[in-house]
Amino acid sequence: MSDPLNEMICFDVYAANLAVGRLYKPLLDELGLTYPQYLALMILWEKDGRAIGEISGILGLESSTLTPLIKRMEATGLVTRRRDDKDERRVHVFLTDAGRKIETERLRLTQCVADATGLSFDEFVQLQGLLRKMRKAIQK
Amino acid sequence: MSDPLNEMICFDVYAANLAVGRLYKPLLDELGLTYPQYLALMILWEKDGRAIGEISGILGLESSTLTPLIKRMEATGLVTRRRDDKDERRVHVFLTDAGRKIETERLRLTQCVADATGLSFDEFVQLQGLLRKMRKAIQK
DNA sequence: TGCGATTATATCGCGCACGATTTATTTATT
DNA sequence: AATAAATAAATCGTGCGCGATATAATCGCA
Repeated sequence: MSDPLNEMICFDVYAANLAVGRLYKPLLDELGLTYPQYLALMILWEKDGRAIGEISGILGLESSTLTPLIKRMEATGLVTRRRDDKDERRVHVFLTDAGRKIETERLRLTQCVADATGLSFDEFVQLQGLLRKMRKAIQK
Repeated sequence: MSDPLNEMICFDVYAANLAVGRLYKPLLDELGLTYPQYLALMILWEKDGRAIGEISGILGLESSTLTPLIKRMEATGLVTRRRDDKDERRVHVFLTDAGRKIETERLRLTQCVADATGLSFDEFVQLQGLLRKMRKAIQK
């Protein structure tokens, strides 16, 4: 592989992530959410009542990151936490009505972001494919 | 654009960035560097003595992020800071011998990362192109 | 049954990353 | 020349993200 190009993939991914984060920020501010909190909510919309460990596995975050994040969302009234009856080591996270309600904003956000990326549908799919392939390879 | 696919570009970029960061971490730990510090060093290897504002523009970070980062690198002896003689609002950052020396590890890191991504050269270039296009569009 | 190993979550300290604000300096206007 | 506006860094408070560590519950196996 050519050297200078190669060198910079770290920067491209890094900068792209910051850019996407900045794109979401003003939209999420209105909802009182942060970017990782929004990701966690998406996971819960798909399937409510997941344990911390499940969310951790999907987002690829440690419990040391997720526990405080979920507690902040509990403090703002979006979710509740409850110990598993069978295995009390586990903590399940449940959406409140307020947490479920935010899903109605989802399409609007999606639309804003899709527009701002400036990518065609094909490019979009291609980018996702490459990112996923790379991520899988790294997690070897 | 299709909805569920669309929705998740934020997550793909986010997760890919975390994955790349984790990939670099053990390599950078040996050098006593963090990931953003390494990016800042790369900028300085290319051209030494840049002002905070220049680095800020290239990496897309605020002075509130860069000032402490550079100060930590000064504390570990990799760079020095000096006010501009002509315009004393500016602060220039200069590599020390120790900071320059680390560049000798660059190829090794590059090689490790390139291998771990599991992408062909063509895919690599394609991914960079898409990420850059997206970033430019977002920064509209 | 007992007890060491494993598992799930939580806690702590550090380093980003940001917006809002502050300070110091330079430039523009009158 | 006086002062207003703009600019460059720095400071402050909040929320990730991590490794190391702690705590508690469960499991495995003799």
